[in-house]
Order: sequence, then structure tokens, then C-alpha cells
Amino acid sequence: MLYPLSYEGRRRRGGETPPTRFESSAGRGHPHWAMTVQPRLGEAVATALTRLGVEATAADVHLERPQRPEHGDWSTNAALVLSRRAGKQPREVAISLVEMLNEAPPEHVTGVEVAGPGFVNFRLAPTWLYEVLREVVAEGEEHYASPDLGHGEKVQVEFVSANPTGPVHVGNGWFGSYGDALARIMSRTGWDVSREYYVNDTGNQMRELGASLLARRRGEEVSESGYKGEYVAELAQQYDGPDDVEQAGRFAADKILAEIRKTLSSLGIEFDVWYSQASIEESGRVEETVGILRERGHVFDSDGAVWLRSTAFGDARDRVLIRSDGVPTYLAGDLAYHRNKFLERGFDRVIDVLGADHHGQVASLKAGVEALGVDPERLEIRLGQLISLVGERMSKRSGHYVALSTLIETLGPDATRLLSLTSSIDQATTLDLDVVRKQSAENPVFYIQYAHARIASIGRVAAERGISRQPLDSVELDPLVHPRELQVLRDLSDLPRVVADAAVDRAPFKVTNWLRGLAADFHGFYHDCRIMDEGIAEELTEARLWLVEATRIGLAIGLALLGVQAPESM
RNA sequence: GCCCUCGUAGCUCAGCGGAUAGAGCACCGGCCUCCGGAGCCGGGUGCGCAGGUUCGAGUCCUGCCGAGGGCGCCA
Repeated sequence: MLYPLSYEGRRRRGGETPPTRFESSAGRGHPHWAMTVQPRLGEAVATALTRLGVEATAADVHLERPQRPEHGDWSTNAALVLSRRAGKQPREVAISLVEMLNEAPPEHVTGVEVAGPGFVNFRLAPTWLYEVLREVVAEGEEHYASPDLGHGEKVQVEFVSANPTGPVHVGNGWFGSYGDALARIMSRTGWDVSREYYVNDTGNQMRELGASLLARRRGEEVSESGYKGEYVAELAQQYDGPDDVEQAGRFAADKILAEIRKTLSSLGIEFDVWYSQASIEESGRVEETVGILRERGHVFDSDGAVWLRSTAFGDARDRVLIRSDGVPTYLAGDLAYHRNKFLERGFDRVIDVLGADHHGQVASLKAGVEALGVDPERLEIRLGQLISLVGERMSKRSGHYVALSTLIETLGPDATRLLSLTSSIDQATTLDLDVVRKQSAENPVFYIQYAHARIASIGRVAAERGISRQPLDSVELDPLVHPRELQVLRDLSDLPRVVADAAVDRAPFKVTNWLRGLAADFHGFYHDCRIMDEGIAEELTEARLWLVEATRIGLAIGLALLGVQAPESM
């Protein structure tokens, strides 16, 4: 399977528990907590169902953590889902199930009950959360919440790829943060990820850029179709080459690209490969690709042009590959590029992150890829909704845009990144820069980072007071019974699942949401539970210090996945 | 005209077909002799509209309304 449709889907189809670190830890000799509660509950439910005459495996049993505490710690809708198979009413199945489970409850379970239309709710002793804490600490920042979902599949994430005709604007930064965070998340979950920036350094726009620069150098007006931004004038002053649009264009593009790279780098975004479109054209791969398509029988000639019969692959109309003047179209170059990705460099999967304004390219690109003999399912195109700016659209040609570098200077890199990582890229966003500036102090990133800094501060205070943590193996966690403490541990128990969902759904914002929740619950814990004080028993201090350490690990993992700093102080 | 995406609280956004739809911001009140108050606690309004699918729909399907984007021998 190339791509798991969903984490749940994998489990059901695979008939096995998700490949989390829990299993690997079992192999490293931690039998006591080698298996977390979730799979144990699944097994117990499946066994009970089977004994009731309903064929079921653990993979059939969907377990979730209910929203409401009164619904217990874990819940399953198995009775609802399987009632038809059982030929009984859901509640009837649920009641039998509960009776059976109560006869010999799984470890940690203190009660099983039927609720609502047929949910089966489990109440657990806090001990299950102590296992979570030990798990987090043992696995640490490196390994906790790093399920192997990708199995080493080679995936390329191409993102930003802004034309080198002007500085990157906030819209580019938006998708840049997204693509980079996605790459980080997929790397953690077992994919072999390569980040790529496609440099569109050919064609009319390069000549247009060169012409704009030359016009500026002569002190003339830039033509209507040219690039009017101030940066062109600045570049014109640096250019001492000949009056040649090609050369001037290349000069400008090189300078601009260096600037783009610098800006993205200041956001923590680095690419493995910067791929030049010009290099593809010069290598002859475009003609070669058209030739291959012709050999495969998907090309025809008409009106002096060369066409791809893309309608054969679901496109709304056929597309021109080579214009009647002999110049290849953008699509031809793009297909040569994608042939290179799949067939020359051997990526199993390619994710192109594009703005919704590229929507029109999707059908023909997919059709062309399929015509080349590549399963189009391997090409995944994530269209992000455009970022508009208080009603006006950003455009490099008009010079009307907000430079990403300006936003970074205003907000700082972390807040800038979080701006786009708090919501799905499917969400169309209108940025009001005044509001953004005003709210920058309330950016959620500071709330999360504050929790991390606070933990570092606790460590400093502990050191001052000569309190050091004892090895976790020798520490009893039973003193952790406060609702605030248990809530933090529940959050931590969710992280592997959250990371998996974020990877499979290509949705980094899920990590952000989880971080906000953990930070909130940690702040609550911190407020209500003194860690080191005269009235606090030594054992409680020990346990709480480990709770704090586990929280730090969780925060560090989440922040790293978003590419945001985890500061020791603020 | 056709196609795609999106419509959830005043604003920015969450919500694997499940139980009483949640956060943040804004607004109003509380809480520091304290390990960092960039914090904690309390306060209320909402699924664009109409059908359908089913035990159950914010979630899936159809139509309508609204917003953005796309439908080049441009890139």
C-alpha cells in the first residue's frame, strides 16, 4: 500500500495495532508497560464479542477518548457498529458486552458501562496514565510519538516554488511554513522526505524581468506588463552587464533567488534541492518527454502544434505541449519535471503544495503523469486556499504585496510560522495586517513557548534548592492523583495519535491544536499544584518533577514538528 | 456558463458519521506574602438555506444562496 487513507483505515485493513513505538519498547525489555492500554482494551472487547458469537478482531474495535469525562477514560462504539452483524439491537449487544467485560476486566479498568445508544465506556484507574508518563520519558524527544507509518517510502514535498521575479510575500510564507512542517511531521512518522523548490527561471517572465530591469537602468517607465516593484530599480543599479533582456533577467533572478533563500532560511525553512526549470529545458528532457508521450500514443498534431490527448485521462480538454512556433508550453516542462521526479529520481510519492490559483493545472498535470505510465495516485496535489490581503490580491507585477521579510521583522519568525499553522490550508484566509500586528503579543506561539520556558525555570529553581530528580524507575507515581496532573498525562497519551493524524491528513495544524491544549493544561497544573514547597511531601515532589519533564518532552516534540523554537526563557 | 475549494460564536479557527458542537481573541468580573501573572478561574450567543441517505448528519448525497479560485498555442 502506497498511502494509508487513514490511520484507522490502516488498522482495520491491516488487522493489527498501529506500528507505534509501544511495540518497539516491548522489544527493548520494558515488559511492565510494554503495551499501553488501548490495544489491551481492544483485545478484551474483541475476545468478548467473539465469545458472544460476533466475530471480531481487535482491528474491528474502534476505541476513542471521549470528549466528556463522565463518559469515562476510553470508549468504544463497537456495539453500535456491529449490532447488524450480531442481529440484535445495539444496546442489547452493549449490555452483554459489558457483563462479559466486567467478569474479568482488563488491567487498570475499574468499571465498564453502557451509555447512550450503545456506547461501552471504560473507567480506568490513574495507573494507566503512569504508564504513559514512563513511556514518554523512556522514549524521549527522539522516539516518543514517532509511529512508522511511511515505512521508508521516498516522498518529495515540493513547496513555495515562488517565481524568482520578486521577493516572497506572506502568501508564499504561509505555504512555506506548511510544507516545511509537513515535511518534519512525515519525517518523524517514517517517510524518507526530500524538500524541493522548483525554480521557474525560464520563459517570458524572465525576459519581462530583464526588460523591466533595463528600463529602470535607462530611467524609463516599466512597461504595463513588467515588474514595477522598487526592488527592480535597486537591482538595476547593481547590474553592469549588457543591454540584453536574457542576461539582465538571469542576473535579476539570481539576486532575487538568493534573497528568497535568505528570507525562508530566517523562518527555518531549508530545501534539499533547488530545481531549475531552465536546467530541464537545456538538458533536452522536455523534447524527450514529449517523444515518450508520442511513443506511448498519447500525442497528436493539430494546427501546427503538438497536443497531449489528456481527455483520455479525464481532463476536460486536450492540451498543447509544443506551440506552433516550436516553443514548449509550461505543461510540457512540468511533465518533464514530474517524469524526472518519478521515473528518474524514483520518488514513490510526490506532494506538490500549490496555491488554489494553480487549480487549473491539476487535471492536465495528473493526466500527463498518467500518460507517462505513472499511477496518478502517487502524485498528490495539496491546494491551499489563497491568502488575501484586506480585499486586495497580492501581485508581484503590480508591486502590491506584503513581503514575507517585513512580516518576519514585525512578528518574529516563530509567530510568523504559527500564523499559518493554526488552521487547515483549506481555509481561505484574509489577513488584516493591522490586526495581525496588534495581536502579535497574543499569538498562541507565546502561550505554548511560555509553558516550555516555565518548565526550564522550574528546573533552575530545583537546581538552586538542591533538588534533583531520582531515577524514574525508583520513583512511585501514585501521588499523582490531582485532576490537573491526570489531564496533562492524558494529553501526553494522545500525542502519538495526533502526530499520526497530522501526517496522514497532511495537517500540521493538528499538532498546533494539541500543543495549545497541552500548554493550557500544564499552566492549569502549574497554577494549582505546587511542585517544591515545605508542605509538599518529598514523594509528591519527585513525581511532579517527572510529570514536568514528560510535559517538556511533549512540548519539545510538538514545537520541533512545527519548526518553532522551544525557549529556556522568554 | 461549466469545474474546484470553502461557508461553524462579534472576529480568527477546531470538530475519524456518534453522546450536551469546542478553543483563542474581543467584552465583563474574580485570583499573586508563592517554583515566571506572557498565567489561572467564572460569565454566552452559532453549524448559510432546503431536501435526502441512516439507529444517528456540523460531518455523506442533491439543489439553491454567498465568498474565493480556475476554465489560453500565459507561466
